[in-house]
Amino acid sequence: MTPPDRAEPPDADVAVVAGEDPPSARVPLDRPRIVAAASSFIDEYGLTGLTMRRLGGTLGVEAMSLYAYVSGKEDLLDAVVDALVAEMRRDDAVSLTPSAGWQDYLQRLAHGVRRVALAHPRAFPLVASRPPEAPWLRPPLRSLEWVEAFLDGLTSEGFTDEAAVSGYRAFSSFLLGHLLLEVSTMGADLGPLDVLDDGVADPEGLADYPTVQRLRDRLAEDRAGAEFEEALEELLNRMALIRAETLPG
Amino acid sequence: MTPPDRAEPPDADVAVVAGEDPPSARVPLDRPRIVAAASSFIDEYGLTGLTMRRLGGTLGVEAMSLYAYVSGKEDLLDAVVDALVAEMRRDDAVSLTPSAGWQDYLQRLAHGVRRVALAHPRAFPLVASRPPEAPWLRPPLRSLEWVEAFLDGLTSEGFTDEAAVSGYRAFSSFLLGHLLLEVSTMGADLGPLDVLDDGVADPEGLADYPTVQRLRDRLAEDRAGAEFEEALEELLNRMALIRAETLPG
DNA sequence: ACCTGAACACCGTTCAAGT
DNA sequence: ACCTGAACACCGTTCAAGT
Repeated sequence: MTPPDRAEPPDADVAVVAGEDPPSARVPLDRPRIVAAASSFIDEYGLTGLTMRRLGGTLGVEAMSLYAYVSGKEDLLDAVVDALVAEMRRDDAVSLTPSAGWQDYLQRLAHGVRRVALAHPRAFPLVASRPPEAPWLRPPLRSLEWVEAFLDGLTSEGFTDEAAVSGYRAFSSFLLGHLLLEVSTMGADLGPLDVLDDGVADPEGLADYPTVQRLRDRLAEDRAGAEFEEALEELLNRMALIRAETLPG
Repeated sequence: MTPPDRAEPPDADVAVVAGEDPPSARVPLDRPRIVAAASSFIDEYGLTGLTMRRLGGTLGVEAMSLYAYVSGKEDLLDAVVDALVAEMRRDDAVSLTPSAGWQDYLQRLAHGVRRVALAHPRAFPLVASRPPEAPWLRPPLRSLEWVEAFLDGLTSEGFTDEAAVSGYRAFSSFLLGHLLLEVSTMGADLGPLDVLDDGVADPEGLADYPTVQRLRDRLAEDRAGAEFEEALEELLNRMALIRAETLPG
């Protein structure tokens, strides 16, 4: 009774051969390769399936070998998060500094984060849930690079310090709320175990909930893209107001 | 080198005696008691510490006994989430139906959810991360009761079906974003393991990030309450506009 | 009727030993 | 220099057996 649309993680001792490796040359492990493998593993089988032993198998190596490059599973997951956050820097549409005004800057940034989230729906919750290293690093833009870029970008565009900081907070919770919800509707899991009766089934249980029943179809509609757009627009408008009200000197 | 402010979970075989139980009368287990124990366990030691064996210990019972009342750890965690969601119904300030207008209704509801989140910072992420049972059940108001109440409440207050549904979505992502962020700054963990160097330390690493350094104090300020209030106000204003624009009849 | 012992197939992690 | 075998202390879960 395996859920039909849910791939099973490979056994630990079966090396999942990456398309291009020369069968004899034994490339030594390194940290980036391990982190990348972990990331793909999560994308494919979910966080719950990730095991040091299985990850080793994926790389043609015993689990114990990983500990030479990663201090533990903790460290590995943190590295996966960092890799996700860094992935946005390789997005051509996203830049560290505003080039066509702050609204354009935040638009691109928001969409960049959304693209990463949608590309890794099963890993994205990690970005949200791992405790941040400092109180000024809020998910999902939880790297010093991004916070610096964000604050510097906004202040250089006429925001007061205070407005920039409150903008960072509002932007963070906007992204977190929308993307976590979107990704969780995609069936992402973060829970310790992994169960999902994909049947959407309408088990007559709705009889007691007439309004839900009546609005069922509307509720099930996928409006994620449009909602994201609208809420982002809203947020930018609000920030524009604050900026105008507090324009320095 | 145990983190100083982090209590260690009790050993599995040590019964943590609840203050009031008669030492001889052996009360039989039941599901609600197990769920409540799991909930307190998470509050006290974090999700990571929760183990069937340790939870058994907490109840003076072997782990295996739990399986008579709970089909597995999955089921147990789902029950904990349901209990959290249900906890709001016992909040006197929160009601299922609007009694003083929809704005008052949503204000009370929002603050009720926030109170639950702040009362259980280490459990709240569970509410966000467990896959919802149906696409129309979005965290954190992920019960049929609440969705029905919400939609019914709004439509009875002059919202069109469409406006009520989009209100439900906006309200959900507002709550999720704000509360998850607030709770995660409190040091909640959801990750598979539990590490937190509580030292906020400023390891000179900030040298490369002058703006972050300059705004450090401002960034570290706790503005969660005020931000929540402001963003909620904003959301209600937006909803009021939509409602006015689409007033039926 | 309710709980447990013993067992199974897993975990993460350490460390001395192999090549 | 890089990887592994064997081991340790844990997991979740099953089921026949105890009281």
